[in-house]
Amino acid sequence: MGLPTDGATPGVDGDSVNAEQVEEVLDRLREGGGRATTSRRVLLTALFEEGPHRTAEELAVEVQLVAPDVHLSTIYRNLDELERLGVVVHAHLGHGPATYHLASETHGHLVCEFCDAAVEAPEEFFAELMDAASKKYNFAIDPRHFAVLGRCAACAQLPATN
Amino acid sequence: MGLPTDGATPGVDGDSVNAEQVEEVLDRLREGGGRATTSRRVLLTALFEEGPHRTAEELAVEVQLVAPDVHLSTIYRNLDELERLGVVVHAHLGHGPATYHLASETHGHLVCEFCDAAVEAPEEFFAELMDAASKKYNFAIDPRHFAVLGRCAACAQLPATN
DNA sequence: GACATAGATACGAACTGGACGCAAGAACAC
DNA sequence: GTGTTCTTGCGTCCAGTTCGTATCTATGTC
Repeated sequence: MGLPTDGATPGVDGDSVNAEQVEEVLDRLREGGGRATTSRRVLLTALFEEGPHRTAEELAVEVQLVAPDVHLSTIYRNLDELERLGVVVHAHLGHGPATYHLASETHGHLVCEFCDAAVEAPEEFFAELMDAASKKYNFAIDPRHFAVLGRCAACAQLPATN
Repeated sequence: MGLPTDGATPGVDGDSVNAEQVEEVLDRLREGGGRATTSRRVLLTALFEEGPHRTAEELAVEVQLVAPDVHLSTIYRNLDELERLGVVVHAHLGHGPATYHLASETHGHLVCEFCDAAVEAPEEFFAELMDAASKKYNFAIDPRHFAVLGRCAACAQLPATN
């Protein structure tokens, strides 16, 4: 989904902006001695598209719509590489696989333990906690890497589980 | 560690208190149609001892010092059962396996992404965030289940990784 | 364009943490 | 002691991720 499957008109509207960003990252890779491969280009294109955070497996599916031979382990290795480059970050939204998104989208997550619904919260939302942790424990909180778990409004209505 | 290996004098000082608590939980199990088995008694004894949060594997090692035949999958099943009973809870302190501790110890965790050092923070520490999440997102945060990640004082000195 | 070469890839196997099915064993009520 | 039912040990399986390796390919140089 989200990838052009039919009627693809390359270079039209928003796509060209993404393409530019993709090439920019590929240039950065080259500067570091890396190479601009098809799998990396397609993966980056998928990442620069709008959409929810996706797992490595979901990204693999999107990539394979365009380049069917790209292996899941290649996705993992490329995500690693892009993370080392500071282009993407991964986040753990509760149990289950990690999700990946662009590093430019800095926010934390509130995830319901019962229905897995995820709410994005801006970093400012965590400012007070970050401040308190810094003062009290000399600890610098990064609210982006792991989600804060709890109960969403809908699941709060449900009876307690214990 | 922590389990009496030599010079064990059952019923002395703190141990007897733990033993009482262990039997109390076993009674609760029986009331629910469950059974008081050796593996459960030994596991509970380990859990009621002081010490850091332990993974299922670490608990298995402790249990096997006393009852060598207890299988890891039995540990998992018993921890599940005890969690259903509300006696223990598990928490995820970053990457890696879950850790288990008594449900009576209610606190959150600040865990360093770099050295895995864990700081326990009382639930009150998260009160403001919980309040804000409730008001802004109608979301009830449970700060105990997943740790809040970041950098401890020592690792804050280190150069950035990106 | 051909070539060399280091970096990247596909594939599969391995690994970790955990869940599950099942036959044998054990706790408990009678 | 007996029967019933719960629990266990063991093996197997699973998901998510990482690793080893032979092969391929992007890129700089000629």
